[in-house]
Amino acid sequence: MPKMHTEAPGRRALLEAAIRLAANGRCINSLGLRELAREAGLNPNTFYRHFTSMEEMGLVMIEECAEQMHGPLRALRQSVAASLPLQPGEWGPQQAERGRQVSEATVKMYFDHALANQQVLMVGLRELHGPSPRLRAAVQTIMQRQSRELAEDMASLGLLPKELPAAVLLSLASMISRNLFYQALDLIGAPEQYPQLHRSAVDQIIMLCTGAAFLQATGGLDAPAGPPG
Amino acid sequence: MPKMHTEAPGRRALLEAAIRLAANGRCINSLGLRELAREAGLNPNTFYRHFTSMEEMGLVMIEECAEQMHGPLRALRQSVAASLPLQPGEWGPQQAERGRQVSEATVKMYFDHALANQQVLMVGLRELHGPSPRLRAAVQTIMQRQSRELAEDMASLGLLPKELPAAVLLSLASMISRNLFYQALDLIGAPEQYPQLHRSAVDQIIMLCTGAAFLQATGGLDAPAGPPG
DNA sequence: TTGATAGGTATACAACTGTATGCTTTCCAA
DNA sequence: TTGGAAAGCATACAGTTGTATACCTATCAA
Repeated sequence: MPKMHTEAPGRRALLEAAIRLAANGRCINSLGLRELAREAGLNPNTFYRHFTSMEEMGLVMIEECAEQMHGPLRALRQSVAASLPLQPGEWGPQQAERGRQVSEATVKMYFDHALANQQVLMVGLRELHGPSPRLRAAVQTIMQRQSRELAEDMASLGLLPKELPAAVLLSLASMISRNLFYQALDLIGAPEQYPQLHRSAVDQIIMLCTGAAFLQATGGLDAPAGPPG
Repeated sequence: MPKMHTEAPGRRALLEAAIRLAANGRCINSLGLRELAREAGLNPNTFYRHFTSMEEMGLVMIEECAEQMHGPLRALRQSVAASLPLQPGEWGPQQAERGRQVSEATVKMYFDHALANQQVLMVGLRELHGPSPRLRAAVQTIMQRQSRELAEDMASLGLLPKELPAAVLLSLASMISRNLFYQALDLIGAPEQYPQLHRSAVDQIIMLCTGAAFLQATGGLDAPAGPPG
């Protein structure tokens, strides 16, 4: 039974050591118990006092990482929305222009946040495609939540015609969210390409939204699509 | 010096054992020498007769996997093109309808090929985000080549207005290629969702292309974007 | 025919791994 | 005040790992 009054320092040390190691290209399951303890400056057996397996520790770690990314990102998005208030009226060219501004601000925010939290992103990536089904599922759940919230924000920000079906909106948000993630990883790998990557990501969003709006208006979307993942 | 007359059976056995292990969620560097030899039914030291390190073997493996994916995919795309011949004239609604058909056939082809070559895909994914910079670079190079060829095919198939700048075309192809890859991986993880994933991928392509064409026509693309990665 | 070389094996060893047991210290509740 | 749990450490052990050395056997060129 954990005491829950104060957190054990060893536990923190282990989690931080794990992030440090995992960010350098290792996936969590491949970490050695002793290696981890060494990095944390602890006795190997101390690990067992707090976790029963690497996978369990991975779940805790992913949960913490998600918490660390989630709050700030959504708050920043709200502030972007506040600085570019919604104009009433039909969806049209001026809304599209505002959409571009929102996209640029959002992508910049996302990229900057990614650069400031590289380790967390890398851990997520590794486990998203890693060997452990449980950890994969955990990361997938987090990314789905982020897609859903992006969809909500896109709707409340009026970035798309209101007639667009909810399913198509979620599908769009999923694609955008996923691509933002991977392009942020490209950015971490080559920070000097920030301008190109930023423009590329914005263009991608613009094209997707424009295409969706156009097809919606012309009836080119024959049926709502499900989210990709 | 390799003799080059016939390939050593041990070498093949090792490469195939490596694929078998790597496809089950392991990345190549995490493979143990002895583990690999055991899987291949060989003496551990035999490994050294053919490779000097795991990374070197990984490079060979990736090269072979690329060869295995590359040829068939492009050939299939050509056959799709042949079955839906290009109509002369301006880009317009009927070209867009043909675009949808080409997209549907291409995505189906890609997905089917992915399902038939799951192990190869998984290995590529693993190493694309794996710990070894050399292996990552190798996979990235392969994916860039595929993006380039997709761009060429999209151009020669007349799927987009001819006025679209080459850089935007390549950027589009990169996004499509990357997303096809990841959605194919979703498919491998959940084959029963084939229909939804197929439709989602097609819609994505359609939206991107429609958006690009619309923005091109209305001058909404302020400058050509570079490829994402 | 001979001898070098490629492909594969057996044995050995030091280093490391995960885990088990038992010890100490700290802290809080009874 | 005292007892027990939480947190940490030291030691120990069997199993595994990568690598070194040496040995065997085909194959093919000279």
